[in-house]
Amino acid sequence: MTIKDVAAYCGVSVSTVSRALNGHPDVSEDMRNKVLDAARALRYVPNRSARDLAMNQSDTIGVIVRGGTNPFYTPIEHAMEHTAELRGYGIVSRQLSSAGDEIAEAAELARTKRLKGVVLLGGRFDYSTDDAQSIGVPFVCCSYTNHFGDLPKDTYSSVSINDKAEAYKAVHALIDAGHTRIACLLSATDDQSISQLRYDGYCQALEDAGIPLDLSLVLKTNGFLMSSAYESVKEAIEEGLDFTAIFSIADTLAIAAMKAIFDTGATVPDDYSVIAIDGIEMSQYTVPTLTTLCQPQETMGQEAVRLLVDVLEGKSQNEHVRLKTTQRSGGTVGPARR
Amino acid sequence: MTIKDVAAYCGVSVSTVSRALNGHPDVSEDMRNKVLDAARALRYVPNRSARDLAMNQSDTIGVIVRGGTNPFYTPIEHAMEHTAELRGYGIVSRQLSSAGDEIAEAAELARTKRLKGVVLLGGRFDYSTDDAQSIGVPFVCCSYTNHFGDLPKDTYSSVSINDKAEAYKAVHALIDAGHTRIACLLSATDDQSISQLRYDGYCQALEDAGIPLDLSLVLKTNGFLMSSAYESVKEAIEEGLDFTAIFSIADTLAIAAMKAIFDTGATVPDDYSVIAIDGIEMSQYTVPTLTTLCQPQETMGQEAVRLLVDVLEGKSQNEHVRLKTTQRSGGTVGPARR
DNA sequence: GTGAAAGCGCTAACAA
DNA sequence: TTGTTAGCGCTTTCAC
Repeated sequence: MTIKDVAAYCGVSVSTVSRALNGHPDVSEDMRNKVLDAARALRYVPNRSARDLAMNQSDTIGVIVRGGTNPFYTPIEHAMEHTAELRGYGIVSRQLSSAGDEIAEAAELARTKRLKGVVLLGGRFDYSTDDAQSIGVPFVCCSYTNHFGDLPKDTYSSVSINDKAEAYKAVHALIDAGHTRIACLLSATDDQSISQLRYDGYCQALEDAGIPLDLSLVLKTNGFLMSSAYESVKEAIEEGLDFTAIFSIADTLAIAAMKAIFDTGATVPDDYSVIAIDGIEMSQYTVPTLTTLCQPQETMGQEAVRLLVDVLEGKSQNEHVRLKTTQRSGGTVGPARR
Repeated sequence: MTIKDVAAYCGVSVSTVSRALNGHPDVSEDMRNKVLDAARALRYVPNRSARDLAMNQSDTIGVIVRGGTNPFYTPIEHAMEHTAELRGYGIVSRQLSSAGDEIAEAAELARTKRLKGVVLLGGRFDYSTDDAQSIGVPFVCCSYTNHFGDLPKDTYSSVSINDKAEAYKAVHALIDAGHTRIACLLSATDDQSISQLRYDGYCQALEDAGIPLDLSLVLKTNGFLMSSAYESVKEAIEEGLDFTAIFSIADTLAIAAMKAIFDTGATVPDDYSVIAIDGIEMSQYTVPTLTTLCQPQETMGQEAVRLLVDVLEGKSQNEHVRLKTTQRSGGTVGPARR
């Protein structure tokens, strides 16, 4: 069942069928309907490979997810898939561990699959101009933007929250509740990822409040592993680390932290307050409900592909969209007791 | 940068290059190395579209996920992606709501993307021979198998647990702890999905223990929504429904149920015991840790694509793999107090 | 408004 | 062992 069959069936040439099917203006209405009907009747489905080959393109955009196990990304990915579909694009995604090299992966994928564009989900912040060039197609950074690299703003798009500012807000909520011994749960302070940025916000909030930074309160986890966050927090408590609140850079880590707290016999928020950033569905169901700054996940996914597709279709230039979080008032933040 | 360029660069014909690149035996060692070096030097990347068109295939397998928001599927999808990559196949996935028609979607996807095979993740159980035919390519059912349809066993593969038996086991654990008023939290009792199967196991366990089935204890949720499970359980408790334990057909619903229990002022497991099936990472971090029967998620994903690829490559016939769960002894099951 | 024909990059007979 | 050549199914000039 090829375009030839449809042509033969209608008694016309393949070029006419092609034109009719692709909505070209130079076909008579009669002919167009005839062809459309025939295609439907014959259950004709165009061959993408042939089409792509002839047009030397692919209408496929790639999504590189760094740290793919994080449930935070799932709704974003769904939104991307959906939006791409609406816009007539296909998606091929690739999951990387949080140690992977998303640039290399993107470049490789873009080349082998002849992608028109790429969205990088949850990457680092230190891309160089060379990195951007190596990808070879337009790209958008989703859930982060270039902070430490030398990338000119007009060479890529991005959609993200203001990580540092939001972290600042979260930590400030703790300070407002009277906490001064505030631990920070993160993956690293210098990995050029959101972890570093949110850590910066944490430091800034402390500084502005006149609270000296105590590095012993910076709890590092191995990657973004919940198990590691659990161990880290449990150990801190058992060793008698003096703190009354935790700012976690991610909901997942916060959930693990809460578990660790309860397992040591302490409670939330009486003994320890907890606040985080992300707003995944699961964290609504912790006991008490996690207080967190919710990122608009669906919007993020939608915007990311909208931005990309608009650039691809020449409808607009590269843009940088900053989204706001909304605070979920859970029950994990209470007054400082000690 | 096409195969022609490589050929010209080496001073040979394109067919020689093609053969060398694709590992055909009828090329001299010297020539092969020469071509390989050239390809690397020129950073040549084959054009998939052209290749697929010429070979009339695609080396792509599709994954249709029904109820894609369920975190239970995430590790399975990752495992599939990884295994497919190792075997030299690409993956294109599509998420469906739990109300979607996975057969229609699979058929459509298989045709438009010229897929070699499809894996259906989390579907129904009532496929007819016509359904199977409409997909048009080999397929494997992952996380379920055909129970109610008329599909001959040798027309498809599957990898799943024995849903009814595992549900039986879970409910039995509750009965062993002395519970007789056991609620069942599910999405539907007759939707031809795992929900129905696990419900059957629930009924069987009660029957074998001489406990009469009480339909008021069957708590239905809207789809697989956690919010719905939460409401359902909360309402049940507030209305004074008499039960001491819950068997949930999924971890996600169980987590929501626990939240509902705590929100009414009751506790787990003192007032209500909870047991589920799935074993997602998150349910390790509830307080107390959810007692559940863990499905081997990675293995499931691996096996699903292994089965499919083996069939595609003629290495084996369709197979039906039954996996076992391992019980995670959490802290949500206690003795019946009332 | 429609058709003929070239060609996208690659594979696979068939020759040599 | 290597080269020649004919497509794969589609889009797109260029004539008509």
